[in-house]
Amino acid sequence: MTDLKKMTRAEQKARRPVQILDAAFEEFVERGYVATRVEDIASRVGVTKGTVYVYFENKEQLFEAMIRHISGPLENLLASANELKGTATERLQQNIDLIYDLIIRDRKLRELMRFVIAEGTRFPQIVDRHHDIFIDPLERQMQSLIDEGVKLGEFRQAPAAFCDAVVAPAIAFLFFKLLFDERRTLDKASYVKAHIDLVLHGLVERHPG
Amino acid sequence: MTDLKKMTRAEQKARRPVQILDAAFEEFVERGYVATRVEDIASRVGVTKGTVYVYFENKEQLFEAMIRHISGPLENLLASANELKGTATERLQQNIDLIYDLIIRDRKLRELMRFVIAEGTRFPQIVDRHHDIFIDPLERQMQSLIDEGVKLGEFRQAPAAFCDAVVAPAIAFLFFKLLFDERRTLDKASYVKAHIDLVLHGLVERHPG
Amino acid sequence: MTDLKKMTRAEQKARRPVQILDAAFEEFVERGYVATRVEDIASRVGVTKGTVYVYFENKEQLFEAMIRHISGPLENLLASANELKGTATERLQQNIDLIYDLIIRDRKLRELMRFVIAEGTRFPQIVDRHHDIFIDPLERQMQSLIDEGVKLGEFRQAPAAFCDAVVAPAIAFLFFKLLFDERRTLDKASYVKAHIDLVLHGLVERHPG
Amino acid sequence: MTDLKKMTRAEQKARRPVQILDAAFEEFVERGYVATRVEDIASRVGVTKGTVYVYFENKEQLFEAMIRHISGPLENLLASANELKGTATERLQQNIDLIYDLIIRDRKLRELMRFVIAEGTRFPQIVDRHHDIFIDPLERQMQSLIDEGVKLGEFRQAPAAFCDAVVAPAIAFLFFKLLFDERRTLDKASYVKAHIDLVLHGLVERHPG
DNA sequence: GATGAATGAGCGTTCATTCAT
DNA sequence: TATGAATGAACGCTCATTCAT
Repeated sequence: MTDLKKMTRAEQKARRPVQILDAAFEEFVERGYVATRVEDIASRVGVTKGTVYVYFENKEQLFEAMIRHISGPLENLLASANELKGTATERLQQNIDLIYDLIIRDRKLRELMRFVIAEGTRFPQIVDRHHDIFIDPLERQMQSLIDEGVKLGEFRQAPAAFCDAVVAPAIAFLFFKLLFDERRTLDKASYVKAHIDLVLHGLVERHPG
Repeated sequence: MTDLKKMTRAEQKARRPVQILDAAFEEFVERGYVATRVEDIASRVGVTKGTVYVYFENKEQLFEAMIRHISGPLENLLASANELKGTATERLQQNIDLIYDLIIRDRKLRELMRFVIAEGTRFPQIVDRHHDIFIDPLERQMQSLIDEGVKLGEFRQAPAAFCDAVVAPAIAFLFFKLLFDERRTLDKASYVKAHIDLVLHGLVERHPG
Repeated sequence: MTDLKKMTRAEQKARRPVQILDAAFEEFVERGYVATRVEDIASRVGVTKGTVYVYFENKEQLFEAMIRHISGPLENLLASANELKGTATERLQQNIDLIYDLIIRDRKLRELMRFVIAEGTRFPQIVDRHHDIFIDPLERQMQSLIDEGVKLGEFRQAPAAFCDAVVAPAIAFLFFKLLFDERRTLDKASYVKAHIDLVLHGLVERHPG
Repeated sequence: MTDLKKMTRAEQKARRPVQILDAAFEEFVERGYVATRVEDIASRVGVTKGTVYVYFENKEQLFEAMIRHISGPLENLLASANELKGTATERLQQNIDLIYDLIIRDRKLRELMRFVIAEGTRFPQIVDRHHDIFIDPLERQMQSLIDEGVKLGEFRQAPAAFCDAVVAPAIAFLFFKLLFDERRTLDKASYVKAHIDLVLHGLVERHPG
């Protein structure tokens, strides 16, 4: 029992940095880098100012650590997409679905985007990082899906940058959610449906023959 | 010559507020609301701190005035699109082209988006304002273009929210430009081409007959 | 008619300094020297800041001029007391009455006292001035009245500083009025009656024989 | 010795608020509320600006706390007067003596009066507070002394508000001390003597028989 | 490790004062 | 004489950071 308690206490301590990073995330999201007070982060964890400085050099490095903390788990974000089965069309649909799920489920992913835009000037690394771990994989994956579809004869030969256009509605959706989430409701289902429908069929009437 | 000087003097005075608003725009873009110093705005204009307070109550109202200043001209942004000629397809293409031109030409439009994301919590009005003067008109216009195309038999009947998906790549483009503009190059031409191609034809191979 | 108007206009201008001094009095009373803004004084007159500086070197000298302006008329404050008729006792009573009338009627006299207390450290001259034009004459006059009464056999021989004690209730009344006027009501009639009664008879029961 | 040091350290901390309040008193007395700089209060204690804000919300609340700090001890000011012995006349004399002692000894009491006059508009509470803890008790006590004297047949039946007049010279003395203390000398002994003499005997010659 | 008192640089804001018109 | 735009010194207040405990 003593062991258990010690363990727990030790664990508690081991968790401190993570607790602080989580608290930092919430505060930085709410107020932005400059307006966030180290003290508010601390009291969210239930410790005092000084404690934050035990674990982090300063506010700047705390912010950067927080960015790494929330963006680390994103690295394998799209892993599940590799296991999709079915025709290229089916996999494309499923993949788009997965992306929306991800966007809706993962608040950290969304807020990371806010940081990129709001603090990108102050912390240029996060701009690149975000591109490398999210935007780029997203497009690569979509591109390879398209390529497969073309190879399989399901998709027509698409022009360069086509995958950008294919992915774009999801990215726009992410921004809408970021922007208007708490002020307007977004109908995910019909948005996704429209997206997939557009991607698959375009707008022009097909004239048989 | 006396006239010129008098003009210049009087004009100088009349221009002060606008000068300050322009300077404020640049500083707020660069550093965000909180980190921007009123003094820096002033010295960008070539005056001292106190002068800013001759024209604006405080930093907050200066920011809000700046938002109004840059978003006012946006109100007729999409007016030119109403004069498009040709088939629905042609007009759709031209309209998309116009949107990209706008996005590329109008830095203030782009940076407004940054403010919406970065300062939306602090200044909730700008979130709604931006939706009302940009997002909403954009979608309405696209929707009516689509409706016409459907009526003319050029476009197929599209599901609800389709216009969101049609517009989305342009919005994503805006964000990319905002995010990566100075760090990566975006190939506008091929992006637009892909966008239009997607919208018109979708991705699925058309099987004749 | 032109003359009249010109006169009037000229008079207006001649009055400017006085207008400003009157306005200054009100503002300084309301907020004290430091917290009063020159601009508020100006707008009370209906002119702008700069105009005040046409007539007065700076805020400090404006304040001093204002003090002179309101305390000048006080110099003959007690003149009327010299014309009192009747027995010493009657004149003493009348004099005390006059003092209370003065205190109640002359707001400037009262507020001058506030300046002396509130700004005496900043403007030491007004302390002396106030003593010289108000406190001192008040006591001298009372002393000479007492002396006459003694000489006439109406008053008993009083100890030194007796006149201080005789005058004191009126001075205390002034302070009460200054302090509590707008928050409590002071019953002047009974206060004066008690004052005169005290001065004439004291408190000890007189045992005949 | 370790104890001493520990004590000193801990005590130092506990004393900070009081040190600051005492320093604030001196500064506010010297310059008035508006002209006093928080930094001057701080350096009087030997700390920096920021430290003051560790203990007090802002300048306004510091001032109010200072008023409470100096006026709290005044609440039992007149307690000792309740233990006076002797005839009513003797007790009246002793009480008057006590009041002057109080006025002369207690600088804070005197300066509180200055705050009431100088800052009463800005801080209306202190006007009432001062009335409640000083003026009112003073008069009540004097009134009950007079009532006893009357009952005992030592004093004659006095008109209403008589106690005001009886107390007034002491209050006027307080103001004189406040006003002229450092510029003129007040002869307390003869002032008190005259006061008591006036109160007991009045001015009118007593005609035997 | 944790605390929180203390620091001090920094910024928003005010306002007396000046001066060109 | 009157204006009011502009100045700049000053001050209230905040907060990241330090350090003795």
